[in-house]
Amino acid sequence: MSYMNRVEDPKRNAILVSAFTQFSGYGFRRTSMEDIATAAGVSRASLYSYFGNKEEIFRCLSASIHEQALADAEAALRATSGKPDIARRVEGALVARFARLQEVVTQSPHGREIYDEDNRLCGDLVLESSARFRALLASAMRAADRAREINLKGAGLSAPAAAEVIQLGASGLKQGAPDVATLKTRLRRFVRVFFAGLR
Amino acid sequence: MSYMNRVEDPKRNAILVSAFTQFSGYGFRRTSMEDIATAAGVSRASLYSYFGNKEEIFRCLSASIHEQALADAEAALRATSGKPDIARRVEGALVARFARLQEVVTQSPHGREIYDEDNRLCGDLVLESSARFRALLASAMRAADRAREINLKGAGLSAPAAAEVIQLGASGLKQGAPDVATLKTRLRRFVRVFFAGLR
DNA sequence: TATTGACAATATATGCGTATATGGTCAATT
DNA sequence: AATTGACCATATACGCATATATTGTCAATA
Repeated sequence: MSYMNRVEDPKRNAILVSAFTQFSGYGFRRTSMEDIATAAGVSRASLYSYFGNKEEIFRCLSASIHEQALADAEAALRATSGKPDIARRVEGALVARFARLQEVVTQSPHGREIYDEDNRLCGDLVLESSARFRALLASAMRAADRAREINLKGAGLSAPAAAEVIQLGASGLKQGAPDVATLKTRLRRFVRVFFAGLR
Repeated sequence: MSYMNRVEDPKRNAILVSAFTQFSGYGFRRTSMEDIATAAGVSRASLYSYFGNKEEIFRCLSASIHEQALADAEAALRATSGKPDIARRVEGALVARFARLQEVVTQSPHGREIYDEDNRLCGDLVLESSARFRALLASAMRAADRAREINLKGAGLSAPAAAEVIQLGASGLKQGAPDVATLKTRLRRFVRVFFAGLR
């Protein structure tokens, strides 16, 4: 049954896209299955061929967004074109992880709740995504340390500790950012100085 | 009239102390003037000799806490005993500004709302305090730059830009901190590396 | 003169019935 | 096999009335 279809199912994806616009515009509560179905151009009943219920749509949407952000972040950390140094790669990962989401949050009324770690429906997904991102960062820091790109020992930091400070510090830079450009500027400044301190 | 008494008025202060315990324990809405009066050992009516109304108590409480934190932060930035370098002084300021408040937030159910910048009652005070703290940081950074303790130009940063990144980055370190000790550790790591990058 | 009990106006909580909206299911249809 | 209209149970929105709680004021008091 479609329920088990692979992620690339175009119809299932169309539903998620419609759900995203509705949820981010009106929030979970104020969005009805009818709204999602209409936006996706299908009947309400057929939504249940692809998802178990409304909450599952929300969770799958949240999971899908986080997966995309994580994949982009991982790609940034692995990037080789232009031979970016560790600071550039981490900056790219932070942009992938934070700047993208920030855009949704600042430009849609209820975009925030999709990424809210206190949200009953997807809080666990947000936390898991956050933990995985930190692990990616830690791994990249460890590799850079081995490659002598940075000197963790000299700074008295373990790779996980450095990753934690980078992730949380970068997260704080979102506060009060009027637009994505501002956030990117802050991220660049933060990363530049921080990695200069890890030489 | 007492209404205009100076801040040191012990009775007025006792009311603020009681209000703090009640507000941080039950929140503004669920705290009644009766609760505050009882906790302060006075009649409800006499509260109105010291404050115009319930909202004013809340605002004065918020303002008082922020003033204290700012005063402590400023003292840390001016500290001379032990000849602390700029990194140590900033670390002290961040602890004064964030770690103190964090303790209240983590240990009381509704402590957060007193520092919530989205709070209708005190949001303006929180933002103002935040701006003043950033100004203090910027001033200290500027002074350290002139004294050649740090090299802002080399990092491509203005003093306000550096202060912004420090304040917001440090603020992010609060996330998910189970206790104040954890936050302090993160702050120390952050400040150490960041200022090493400003050499 | 600082403090307070008592008072009036307002705000909040609760219950109830009804109308509407929504979620989830399933047999019928294409 | 995918899709859907129709169905039912539940949830939410609304109006309204009543009871209780709370706020802010003021004249009386100690």
